[in-house]
Amino acid sequence: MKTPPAPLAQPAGKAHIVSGVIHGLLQGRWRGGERLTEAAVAQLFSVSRTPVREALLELAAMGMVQLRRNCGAILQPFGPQQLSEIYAVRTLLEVEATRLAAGNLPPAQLESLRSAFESLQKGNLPDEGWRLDQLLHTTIASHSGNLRLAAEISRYTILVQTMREAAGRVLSGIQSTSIEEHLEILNRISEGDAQGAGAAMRKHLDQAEQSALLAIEALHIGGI
Amino acid sequence: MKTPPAPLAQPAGKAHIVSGVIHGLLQGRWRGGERLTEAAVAQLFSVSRTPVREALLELAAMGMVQLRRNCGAILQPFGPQQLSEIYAVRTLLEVEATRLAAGNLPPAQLESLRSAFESLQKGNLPDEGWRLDQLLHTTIASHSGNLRLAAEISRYTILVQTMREAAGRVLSGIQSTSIEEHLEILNRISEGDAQGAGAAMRKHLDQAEQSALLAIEALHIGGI
DNA sequence: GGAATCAGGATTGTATACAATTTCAAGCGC
DNA sequence: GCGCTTGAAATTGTATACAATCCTGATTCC
Repeated sequence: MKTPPAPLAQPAGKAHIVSGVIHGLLQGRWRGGERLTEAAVAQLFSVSRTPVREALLELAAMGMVQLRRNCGAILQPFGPQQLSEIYAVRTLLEVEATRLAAGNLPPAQLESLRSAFESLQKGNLPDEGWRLDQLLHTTIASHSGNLRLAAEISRYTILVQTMREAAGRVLSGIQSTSIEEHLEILNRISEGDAQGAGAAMRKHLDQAEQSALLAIEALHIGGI
Repeated sequence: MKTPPAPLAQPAGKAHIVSGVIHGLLQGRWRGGERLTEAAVAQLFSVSRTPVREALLELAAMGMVQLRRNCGAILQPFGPQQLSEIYAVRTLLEVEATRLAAGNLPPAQLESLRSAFESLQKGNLPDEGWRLDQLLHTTIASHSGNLRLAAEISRYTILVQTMREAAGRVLSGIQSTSIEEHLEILNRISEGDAQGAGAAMRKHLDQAEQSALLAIEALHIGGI
């Protein structure tokens, strides 16, 4: 019997819990400082404590909860301040990766990305926006020459992606200005202009932060 | 059928498994690409699979192993290249934190740190070196105004500290030049010279990387 | 002969039971 | 009244059993 690969198919236990807890945090279901007991989370998601423990470890690695020995998980606050901190670190990592990757991307891959974004700009396949955005960031990171830096960036990509999913439709559409920002990054990279590419990436992430800020504020207002 | 390896006599606990695996990696007991089965690690440390799984998750968060669904843990290579990447990311984070913290440290705390390092310089309590080093980095990070940045730096501090413990005495003594580097950082911070403080931190971490590089090379030679 | 198929073993994922530890409030002595 | 002790409830840490999934190697069909 042949089973399909199914790498990112369904939220397999742990991942489902992780995104569920983040969902609750974003919607204001829980507040920072609250203590999550394993049993309560297990009951909430109808699973045993074992996958809950692993999900809490992952959430701790994401910085969403703080784990204390024999005391359980304390939810960290999440609001504009935390979003700002997330983007500050993400920007630090990605700008550096962009500088390192400038002039390092295979021309074919560069051209493929550029034409994809230009196609998006013409209104084709608008739902592909986030996937393309993620592809661009991943491609740049993986050509920085520093695998660990790429891994750290991946952690933040996953974090932002999880927040995006948890926030639902509020963050759904990619902005047209964002497409231009992406093209700007690609152009600077193809020119081998490290500083320019880094600056373009910083500008892009600053814009993304503003969008995310509006989104979580809308969520909080809607949740009350 | 090979005989099972003798259990390592260590107190039970997740942390010991983590440092034990890193120890094995540093000493060349395992090689990158090798697959660690939970059962084997459990037997090696004389514990059940439950704490082993959590240790592997922590090692994955550290970037020392790669976890694949239903496939187990694949050890990542560890050598000069990986050390260089670790220090590149650590430097990126800490230099930024130092810039942000410059002029932000309470004078009392600054003076306390400075006098501690000056005391160290005179030969007092040489064993306190690493603890003081860690304290300086933690203090700077916690005054950067970005708690998430501080948390990321803490992850790297723990990683380096774990490597240090795993490497044993090779890395035991703090260098006298390192004390001067620390004082330089403190001076620039007290002057509120963000760029200078960041540059001093970068210089310090570059030196630390060189020391660590020599240490793991010595370990590998000794292990063969 | 080569590739797809398919058991059987090996390994991870989850559930549950129990041990160790912490928390918290009531009881006690001062 | 205040602080310390203490014991029970609550919670986390660990061990074990079982289910689900994956890997391996021999088999079969073309």
